Amino acid sequence: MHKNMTNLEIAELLRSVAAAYELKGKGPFNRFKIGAYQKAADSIEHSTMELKDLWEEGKLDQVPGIGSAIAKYLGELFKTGKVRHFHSVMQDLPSAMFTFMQVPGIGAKIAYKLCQELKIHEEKDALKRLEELAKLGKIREIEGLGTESEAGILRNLQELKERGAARMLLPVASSIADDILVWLKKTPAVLRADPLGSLRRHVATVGDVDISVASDKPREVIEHFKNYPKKVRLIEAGPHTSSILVTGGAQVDLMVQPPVSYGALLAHFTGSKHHNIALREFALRRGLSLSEYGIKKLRTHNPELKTYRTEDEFYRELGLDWIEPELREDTGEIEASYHHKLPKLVKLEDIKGDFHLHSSFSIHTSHDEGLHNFAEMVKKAESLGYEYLGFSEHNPSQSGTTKNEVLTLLKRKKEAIEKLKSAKIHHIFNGLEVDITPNGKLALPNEAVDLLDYMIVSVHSSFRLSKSEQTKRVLAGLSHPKAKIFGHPTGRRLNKREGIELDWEKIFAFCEEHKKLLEINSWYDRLDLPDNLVREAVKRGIKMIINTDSHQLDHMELMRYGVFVARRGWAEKDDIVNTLPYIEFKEIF
DNA sequence: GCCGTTTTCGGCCCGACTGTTTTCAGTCG
Repeated sequence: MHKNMTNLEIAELLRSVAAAYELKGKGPFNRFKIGAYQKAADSIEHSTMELKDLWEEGKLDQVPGIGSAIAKYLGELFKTGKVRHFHSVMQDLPSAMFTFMQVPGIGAKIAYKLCQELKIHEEKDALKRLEELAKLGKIREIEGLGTESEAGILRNLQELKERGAARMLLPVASSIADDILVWLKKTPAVLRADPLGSLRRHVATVGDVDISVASDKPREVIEHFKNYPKKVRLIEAGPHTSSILVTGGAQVDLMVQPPVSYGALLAHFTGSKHHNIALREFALRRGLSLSEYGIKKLRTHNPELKTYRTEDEFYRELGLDWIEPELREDTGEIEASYHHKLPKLVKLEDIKGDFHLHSSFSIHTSHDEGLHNFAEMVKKAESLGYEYLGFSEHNPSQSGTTKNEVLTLLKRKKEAIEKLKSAKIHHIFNGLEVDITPNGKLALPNEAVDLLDYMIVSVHSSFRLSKSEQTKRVLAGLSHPKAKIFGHPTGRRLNKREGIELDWEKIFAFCEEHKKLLEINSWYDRLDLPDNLVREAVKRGIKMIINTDSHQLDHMELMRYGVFVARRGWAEKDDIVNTLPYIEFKEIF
C-alpha cells in the first residue's frame, strides 16, 4: 500500500522530470517537452479535483496539459506508486538538486553543477551544506560562477530561511502596494501607477507585489523607486523594470512604459502568465505578436509596432471583448470573450445584506462571541446600504449548558431581535451558526431550532476525517430543513491549515437537489468556498451567499473580499442570493 | 509532450536582467 499523492506532490514530481530533461537534452530539441511537463505541473496544481479521483473516473485527459503520455505515466503512478520512465530519466541525478531549485536564481543547470562540484547528493541537510560551502568560498571556484553568484546564493538562502515559501494574504499585499503607490506619486515623472499581477486579479494569496507606472521618463521613475524608504535590498534594475525587497520580506516588481503603450503594459503585467501565453498563441494564429510594448503584425515586410493607451483598445485589436482581471487565468475566458459570452460578474454594489454576523449577545457559545451588540451592527449594516441582515452567533456550548438553558437563551435572543424589528430599521433574521459534530448531528436541540429563522451549519472540529466520513457528516448536518447554508465549506485557513476533504460531486448534487446555499466566507484567511469550487457551483446553477462572518463592526467591510472570490469563480448577480431584494430573498428562508 | 476556427503534423509567447563566457547562458515572470 503506497501513500496517496496530492496534486501538489504530483506537480512537484513533474517539475523534477522537466528539470531532468533540461539537463539531459543537449540542444533546443526537447525545449517543448520540458515546457509540456511544466505546463502539466502548473495545471495539476490549479486543478479543482484531486487527480487520483479523476484517474479513477477515467477523466485524466480532461485536465488541460495532460495528454496520452503523461496520463499513462500518472496511471502507473496511482497503480504502483512510482513511474519507471520518470525513474530512469532522473536516476543519475542527485536528489539534492531539486532541493537547490527552491532557491531563487538557482535553476536546473546551476543546481546540477552545484551538486557535482560540491559533491552534495542527498536531499538531507543539502541547503545547510550548501550554505557552509558558500561561506567557505567554494562556489566562486566553480567554472561559470563567481563571487557575485556566491554572495547571491548565500543571500537568497538566508532570505528563504527567514521568509519561507508562504504567500501573502490579499490585504497585506494591498497595503504594501498602497504604500508604494503613495511613494511613487511623489515624483511628477509618474503620471499613473497601478497595482497589477495577482493583486489586481484578486487571487486569495499574492506572491510578489507588481506595480506598473505610466511615464515618459522611465529612468527617473526607476531611480525614485530604488529610493523607496522601506527598501531593504535592490534585486535588479534595468531601463524599464526593477525589483526590490521591502521590509517584511515582500518582493516588489516595477514596470514602466510611456502612456501611449500603457494599455499593453496593463495587459502584460496583470497576467496571469497562462492567460498571457494563451492570448499570445491566440494572436499568433491571427498573425499578430503581443508584448508589453504593443502588437506587431507578422509576415509583413516591415513589422511595425502598434501601441495602445488602454487595455480595452489592446483587447479590441485582437477582436476580443475586454476581460475582467479576475477571469484572466486561461480557463476559457479568451474563447468566451471572442464569442462575446463573458459573464457579467457580480459587484460589491449588488450585495444587499450580510447573513453571517456574530453579535455580543451572549448565549454561552462554545466558540468566540462578537464584540458589538445588535443595534450597533444594524446601524453599520444601514451605513453599508443593506436591506436585510442575519445574526448567526455560534450555538451554545453543548457541554456547558443544559437543554432548558439553551431554550431560555434562544428565546431571549428571539425576543431581542423581535424588538429590533419593531423599530423597523431593517429586515432582520434570527439565525445561528451551528456546529456539525463529527457524527453528523447538529450541536443544537431540535426545540431550539424551532426558535430560529435559519441555520448556517459549519465544521469546526475533526478536520481530518476521511473523505467519505467527512462527506457523510456534512450531508447529515445539511439535511435539516432549517440548515440552509453550509458555512465556510472547506474550513481552510490560508497559510495555516488545509481544508477538509469532501466528495464535491456529492455535496454539489445534494445542494442542487435540496436547494442548499454554499457560503462564500469573506474573511481573508478563509475565502471559502474557494474560487475554483465557486466556478463548479456556478456551472451547476447552485446558489451561493457571500457573508463576512463578522465578529465586530469593521469586519463588516470585508464583504468585498468575498465578492472577489465570487468574481474569480465567474459568478454573476443571479448566482448570489444576497443580491436579491428583500421580497425575493425572504422566500428562500 | 501537447494540441487543432487553415493542421492528427508541425508548430509551440515574449521579453526582462544578471553575471561572466568577450558574445551569451541561465533564470524569471
